[in-house]
Amino acid sequence: MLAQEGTISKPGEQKDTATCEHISRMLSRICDKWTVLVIRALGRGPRRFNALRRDIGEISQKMLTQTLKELEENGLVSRTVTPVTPPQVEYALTELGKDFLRPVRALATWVAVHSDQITEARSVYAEARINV
Amino acid sequence: MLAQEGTISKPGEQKDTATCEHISRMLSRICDKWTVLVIRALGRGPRRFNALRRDIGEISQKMLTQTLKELEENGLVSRTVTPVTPPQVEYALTELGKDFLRPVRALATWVAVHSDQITEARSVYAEARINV
DNA sequence: CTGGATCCGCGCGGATACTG
DNA sequence: CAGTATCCGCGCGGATCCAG
Repeated sequence: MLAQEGTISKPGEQKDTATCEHISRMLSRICDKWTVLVIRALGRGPRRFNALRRDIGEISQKMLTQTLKELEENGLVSRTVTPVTPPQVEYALTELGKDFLRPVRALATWVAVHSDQITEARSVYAEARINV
Repeated sequence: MLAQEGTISKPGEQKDTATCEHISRMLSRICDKWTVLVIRALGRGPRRFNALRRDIGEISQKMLTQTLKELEENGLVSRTVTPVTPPQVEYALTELGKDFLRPVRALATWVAVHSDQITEARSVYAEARINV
């Protein structure tokens, strides 16, 4: 897929294109709504399943399970099971996950800082649509 | 929605919860696959529609149109129409968009740097699943 | 060239019920 | 408590056709 056999001008650029596609795939794998929210929630410390569920609030049990499994698969989250009754499962960020927390937080804080500008832009856009 | 009327312990925390939800909504609005890819593509300079389409490569016309419209609505992208035949429409990052480029790039570069670790974690995870 | 409109399949994501 | 399994609606997203 994504042949794009043309435009092989320089080896440097060609490599860039390849890595670009790789990055794109990784980005689309990681950058979805739930992933970011879960990473952020786990950034405040290790949590058990339902505690995590409450922290995020709007997430369903299914999506949380699924997202956690993906994150564990990608090596960003560790899953520790304590075999007692009732069973305890604690999720925590791995070293890789903690490292990933930085760009995620950067994104979150950016949104926090500029949310007003965005909402204003939205109202401006909505108002402009009337004058058409 | 998202009532959650309990747990109003301290006004500070209560405000944090409110802003947290606000941020979450913003994040889920901005952080999807296409948005990030388009922002990144526009980060390399203003582009016209099909040029942008080629740059991203894997995006369909529908999704590009849709994503661009959302980004314009959020004030991150400007749309300049030059009324000629054939019509030219140039998309560019606004100042807000350029600013947003920073955390997005941070995310992208992080993925680029750690993609190997992620792929390795995936293979480790896959291998561990066999030993069950 | 820059889209809008439409059809449609598939997967996201919620709800519910059940297991250990 | 921590999930798995199932059903199901709705929206994402591709494909195609058409307009300005």
